[in-house]
Amino acid sequence: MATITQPISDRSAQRHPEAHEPDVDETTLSALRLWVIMNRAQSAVTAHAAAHVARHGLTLAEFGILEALYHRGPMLLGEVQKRILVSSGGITFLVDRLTAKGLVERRTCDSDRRARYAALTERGQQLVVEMFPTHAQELARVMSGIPIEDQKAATEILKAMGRAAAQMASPEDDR
Amino acid sequence: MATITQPISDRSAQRHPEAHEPDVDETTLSALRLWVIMNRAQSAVTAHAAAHVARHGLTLAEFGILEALYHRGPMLLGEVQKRILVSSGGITFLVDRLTAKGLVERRTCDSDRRARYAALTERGQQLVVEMFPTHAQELARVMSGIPIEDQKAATEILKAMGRAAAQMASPEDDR
DNA sequence: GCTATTATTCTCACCACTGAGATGGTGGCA
DNA sequence: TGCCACCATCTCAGTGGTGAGAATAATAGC
Repeated sequence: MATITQPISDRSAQRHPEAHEPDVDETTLSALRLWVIMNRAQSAVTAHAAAHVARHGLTLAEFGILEALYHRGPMLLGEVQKRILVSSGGITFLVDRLTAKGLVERRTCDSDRRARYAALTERGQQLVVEMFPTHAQELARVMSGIPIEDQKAATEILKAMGRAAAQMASPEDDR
Repeated sequence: MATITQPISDRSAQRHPEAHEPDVDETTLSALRLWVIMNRAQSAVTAHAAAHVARHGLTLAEFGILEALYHRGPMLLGEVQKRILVSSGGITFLVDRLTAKGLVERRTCDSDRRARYAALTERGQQLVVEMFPTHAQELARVMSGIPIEDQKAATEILKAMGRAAAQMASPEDDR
């Protein structure tokens, strides 16, 4: 059965003898809680977005590519890859699949013969035009309970968080 | 090659003739931006957490189970499933694998013979004791650039967001 | 020029996880 | 008591990717 993404709210559950209180300082606890809550929120919102694009026969990664190409124009595969956060193998695979669906085409790059552009076909463009407004509205609907100022505040905080996390090396890397 | 999760910062890129400005209202744009930024942040932070647990030969889902069992004591499989957000098949699969690794065991439930508890073995418990502090510290390190008040503010907003999204039906459901 | 290094995409073996349906157990009700 | 809707878990075929390495092209240093 599909995962029903629901918040856990049994603060009433009594403690089991084999349970252990987490023992960390205030700062660490804050990070830990934010991590858990962010995962839950992301998962719950993603479920809606994924259901929406699935009605059009797409995965979120596929739609992400279409949307990126629509809003930025043709891009090198490597650019698309960084933008939608998939692996190098993944971008080849996804563009292959979108090409098979007739939504995307590869174009050669004159200045670098290793590189390929991905670009929307006519049909791909039509599909984005059709899907994007409802996709965006669906997200707006899901977040409609959160005041705009809060959304913007969260966006700024998460932007800083993502940036910091992305450029931070893992502790092992500096040996 | 692995995905390098990095923020995109080419506001300097000039607009391609085939590009299209997104045309949505302020409210929708806010939701859209939060959605994108949240995904990026989640992905970047997750990469660190996943790398950490991978050094101990675990996936994040596996570690999530161990952690939940450690902090709450033995739980029914269904409870664990809801808590770590995997499918029904997934929880069986993950508990199988953790059992094969000798970290978790299944226990019968006296009051309901359909149900099974998952519980940590001695070794599982040792592993959580060993891993949890560094896992938590790693998250704290990754988020160390974000002031605690911001972390807490983001946590509250995202908690409301997750709750709202989780209990919200998809537009198709009410037919 | 020539070699070493780096960048871009592609190939392919692999994998963590999904989800529809099966299995077996429970409990309410006529 | 027997029926049946419901529930928890399990099975298994399928999927949406990952990531190491190959192939090829560009670039830097000499």
